[in-house]
Amino acid sequence: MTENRRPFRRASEQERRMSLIHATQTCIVEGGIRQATVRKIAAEAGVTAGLIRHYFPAKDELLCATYRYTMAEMTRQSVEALQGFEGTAVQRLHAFVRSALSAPGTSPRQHQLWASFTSLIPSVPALAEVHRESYLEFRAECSVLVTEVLKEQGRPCTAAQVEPLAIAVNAVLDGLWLEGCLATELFETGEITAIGVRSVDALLHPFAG
Amino acid sequence: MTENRRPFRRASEQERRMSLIHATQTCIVEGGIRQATVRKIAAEAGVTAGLIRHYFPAKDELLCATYRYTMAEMTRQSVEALQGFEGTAVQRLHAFVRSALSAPGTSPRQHQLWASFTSLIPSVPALAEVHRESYLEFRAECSVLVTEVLKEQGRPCTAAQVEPLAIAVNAVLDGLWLEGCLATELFETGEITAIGVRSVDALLHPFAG
DNA sequence: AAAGTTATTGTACATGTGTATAACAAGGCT
DNA sequence: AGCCTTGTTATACACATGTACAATAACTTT
Repeated sequence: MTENRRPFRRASEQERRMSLIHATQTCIVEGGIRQATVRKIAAEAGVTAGLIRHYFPAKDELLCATYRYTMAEMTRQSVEALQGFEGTAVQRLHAFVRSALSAPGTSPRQHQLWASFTSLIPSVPALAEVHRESYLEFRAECSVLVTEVLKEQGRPCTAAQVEPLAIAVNAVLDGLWLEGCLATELFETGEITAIGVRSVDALLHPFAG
Repeated sequence: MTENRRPFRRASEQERRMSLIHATQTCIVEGGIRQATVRKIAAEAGVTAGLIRHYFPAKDELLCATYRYTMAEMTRQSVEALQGFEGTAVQRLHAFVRSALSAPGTSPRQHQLWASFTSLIPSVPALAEVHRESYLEFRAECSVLVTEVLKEQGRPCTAAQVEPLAIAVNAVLDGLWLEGCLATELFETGEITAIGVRSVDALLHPFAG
């Protein structure tokens, strides 16, 4: 009886880990967290299930790594829009808002990933820390931009002034992000970003202080 | 060998179904969707696993019923605050905002339930319909309140005027709800609701039209 | 080219899960 | 009091899942 083993290619650690992370994302998006089993993830990545344990001591660590990667990608998208962007503080804020509310960060796919990881937090404590880091990182970015705008308007920039506004801006973006993800078909192209820009303008209008 | 069967009480259908729904909520909140197994749900409800199938043909139908119940409770909380509330349109909107952003609707518990069900949508299509109904119901309520405010301000109330504002109001509430749920410890009591009230005021200020 | 390293496969195992079903008893009916 | 209905228990089953590990082959080193 001839052994008929499946041929394979030895890949670098980074390449394999990224491949498994992407496969995990795909499985979660396509079938929900329920269908994201080690076997399906491995199949999606084009390897066998046993290999996962070679790179991740347990499945939960793969999930954690995928969560971290997913969040990092989202914040990166928003922040990158500011790199090398010249203009007034308000213009920079607008660019940030548009980027945060544009595809691919705002999509059913992204929301499915986000909700799935959130639903695991109670049973995988390590995910809670990843969440907290990501959240604070994004809000800090909002604070910076709000501060710039207040300065430009000649208004005081104490923490007491900035933080509530940063929280509100963050909230508008979270909420519009949510709506954009969940009800893509309900909005015309650009409608969400337009509402976002107008909303943060309203929130930061001197009247609203 | 003596049979030693556990004693039990025959309950009404409604009582049992509600008991199972509440048990499902508890299991999801305490252990995440992963731990919400038929056996743990049954134990939480004080019955044996087999009974679930007597009331729900399959586990997914119990999950669906629990999702519907959870969403209905949340919108009910916000709408009830308006029942018998007399005042200006702006005051009514404020009451709505405060209610929507107050406990128990805004809590880690509620968010955990919400995220968990969302994460199941790709593998349980029936949940998608429940989601859509709940979302549109809440946004319709926002539209009504926004229309009242615009009327009070003597502004036009066409759908083109109302809907973007309703979407934005909804978004602010969603976002603040999210933040309130996720980062309860970061905010002092009433801070979220205060930001919510100020934000919708800013959104509906004549300037923002 | 031969040897060594280890990434990868394939299989096995213990456990958990949803589901099915027969036996039983609690409460209602006559 | 005795019978009937059916809500409830208890057990079994087929299957999926995460994990463990020995065998193997792809690539590196010498």
